Amino acid sequence: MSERPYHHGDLTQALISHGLDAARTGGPAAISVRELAKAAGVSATAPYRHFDSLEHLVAAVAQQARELLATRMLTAMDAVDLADPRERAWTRLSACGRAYVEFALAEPGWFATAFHSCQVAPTRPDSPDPWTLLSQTLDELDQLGEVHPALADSATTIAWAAVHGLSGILAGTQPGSLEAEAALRDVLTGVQRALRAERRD
Amino acid sequence: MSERPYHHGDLTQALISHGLDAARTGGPAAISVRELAKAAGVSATAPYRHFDSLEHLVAAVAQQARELLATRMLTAMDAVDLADPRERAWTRLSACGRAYVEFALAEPGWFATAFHSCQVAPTRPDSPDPWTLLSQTLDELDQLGEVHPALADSATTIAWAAVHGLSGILAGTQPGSLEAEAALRDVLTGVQRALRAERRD
DNA sequence: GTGGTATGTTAACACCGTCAACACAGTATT
DNA sequence: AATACTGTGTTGACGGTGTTAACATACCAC
Repeated sequence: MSERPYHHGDLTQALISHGLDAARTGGPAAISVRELAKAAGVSATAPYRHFDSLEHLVAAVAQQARELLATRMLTAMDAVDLADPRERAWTRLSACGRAYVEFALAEPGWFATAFHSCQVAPTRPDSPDPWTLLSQTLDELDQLGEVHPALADSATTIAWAAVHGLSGILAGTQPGSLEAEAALRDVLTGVQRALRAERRD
Repeated sequence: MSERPYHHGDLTQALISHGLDAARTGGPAAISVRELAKAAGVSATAPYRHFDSLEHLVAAVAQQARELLATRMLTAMDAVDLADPRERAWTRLSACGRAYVEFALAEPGWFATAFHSCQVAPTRPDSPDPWTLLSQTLDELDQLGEVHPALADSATTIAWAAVHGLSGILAGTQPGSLEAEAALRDVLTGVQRALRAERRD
């Protein structure tokens, strides 16, 4: 029965994981240096060997929360299986936005943490990131000529703002809510109407 | 030289005002019961005669922050002076959204406080409120037949989500930033494209 | 082996939210 | 007018927090 060794092994990740646990129910404000240290079975000030301050710690938790969100967006997009490339691209965009909002509804604590100090620019450019994911999806549409030419550069901003804003508004509502689902559909069609090239078919 | 009387007079509003001062620079996290009490020249626990908890106190500050925002939106909308009713209504909508985003840029602390625990529903239905303001503006457009019929009920949600989301994304950026201005114009035109009835003129 | 470095520990400080008990002032009741 | 009551402010205390400084332990390189 090995006694716990003096050195933890991977305290950094352990603190972040327990931080995700705490933030899941209580949001970023529930992240506490001392509590995370206790959860990791370590003294109250040990985290300061891995993070400069509480703020840096929650920033690391926020980073991983964003990665969680990006993963869900990615799997939702990959589940789209349609033959027509145009239809497929639009559906992938909707799946992207839908996963975003549903994440905010199902995990409001994580969502609030992810964009707590809202510096959208990812600190780790190699890790999956919601913004670049959305941007890539819109590039697919743009290359198919589906995006209105005047909005090509701003499409990501428009779509992101709509989806992010709806998430913030609905955050805390129960996921099964009918009005939430209706609002989601409204915003998704609104984004489509805003972005699509005006072709008469 | 009258000594400070035993009773403050209007501690409730004094605490909220100092709370607005604190939140302006530090956001909702900067609001502290003890600090506000000290700022009001009163003992540390006196605020508890007026607010049940810190959370109730920041909720009151958030309420007034929302009223500040609503006031700016209102003055921006009232500054629109155009003859053509359709043009006027659309411009009022843009002014509404522009004031919203510019408030978030100019006063990120207040903005973060205003939507801290994002229950959009105003506790005081008689006070000016950003949501109803936007809703009324869209009603003007709808009565002119400018809003696409299929989106009449969801127009407020779409516009609100776009503007609110952009504000959250840009919050913290310096107000004069060119990219912020560009993003704002993009989103405003995107909202207009999403909402307007498709008439060919 | 020895020194250096990374990591973990203890003790302490200042601050915070909150409660209980008490003190003062104005207001209503008799 | 005297009294009781209610609203408001005060003091003191408790447990919790972030953070620093000084010290201890384990690993790693030479």
